[in-house]
Amino acid sequence: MSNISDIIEEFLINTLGDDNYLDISRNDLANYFNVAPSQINYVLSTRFNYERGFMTESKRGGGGYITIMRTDTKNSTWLNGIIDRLNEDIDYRTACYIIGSAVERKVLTSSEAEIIKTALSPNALGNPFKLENHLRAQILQRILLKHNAKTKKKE
Amino acid sequence: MSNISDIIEEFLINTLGDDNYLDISRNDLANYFNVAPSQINYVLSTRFNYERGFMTESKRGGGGYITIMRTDTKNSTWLNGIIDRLNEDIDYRTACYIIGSAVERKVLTSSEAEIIKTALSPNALGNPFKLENHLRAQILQRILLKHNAKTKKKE
DNA sequence: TGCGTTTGACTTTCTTTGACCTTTATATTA
DNA sequence: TAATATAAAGGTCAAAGAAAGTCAAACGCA
Repeated sequence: MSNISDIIEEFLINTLGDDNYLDISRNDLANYFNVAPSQINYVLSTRFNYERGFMTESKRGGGGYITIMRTDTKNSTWLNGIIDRLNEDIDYRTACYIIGSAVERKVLTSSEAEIIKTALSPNALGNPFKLENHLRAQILQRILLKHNAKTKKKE
Repeated sequence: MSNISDIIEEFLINTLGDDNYLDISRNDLANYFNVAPSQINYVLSTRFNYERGFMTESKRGGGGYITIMRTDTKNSTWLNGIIDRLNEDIDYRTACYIIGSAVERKVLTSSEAEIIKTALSPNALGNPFKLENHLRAQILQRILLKHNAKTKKKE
């Protein structure tokens, strides 16, 4: 558990707080967490990307910096962007990021999000060359199982 | 008596205690019991499957883990029956019928049901011979589109 | 001998690191 | 002062590392 990327992500989210943007120094941050500077870029591109509702800008050279910004906070705009983006394929991790952001934006409830993540999980989709009916059964089975597990957890 | 799989099962059950889920590291566990890592998968698939009231999830890569969850469908004969039935393929109409019953029985809210129906619709699943990522994108796009349409109507 | 168990080789996914590149600011020099 | 060099950022990309997954062969006991 606890890979450093998740920790850095959490740190940045906390530092952001309710603000809409944040300036950081890549080197300082890398130094603070004792990682390669390019690890910061990894965190930014996987966690602070468009799908998750962020954008970044930067400047090189002396006194350089990176700015992390929340994108256009209007939900409908964001959603439309995401929907467009989905004309291309998407992996599970990114899908989860999108769904997570949708919950933060209150576009989805967390129980709806759980259902969707389940529907999209590698476990549910499995072998991509199965027939439609089979695939559907697999998905529904997975969803029902997980939903049950979830309600049990809440009790 | 006392093959290593049974011992690992017992260990996990004990560690679980009264909790409904448990995170473990496959490698650590395999190491602790001096077995091949894949033995853990064997234990999970034979002992912590849905017939026994469990399901699992996992993440690979640095900081990866396996989550074992209780599903405990035992107290719902109805749900259990459905889940068993889903070992066979199922067409869209039947799926909708099942989901409808689940709503009646208050296993699902109607908004959850809508999402699931969307995920399972012929439109979302489409051509069954596409690659997993493509299929997933299709499903999520459909879900988001529909969710969007619904909220728009409500506003 | 057959079925459940155990092992290991190979695969996939996600993270971390490092070597090399580009841009910008500042200091130096003709 | 204009041109040039140097240092100080940040960017990119591919390889290595760190998990977990799959599958089939070998094993072993009732």
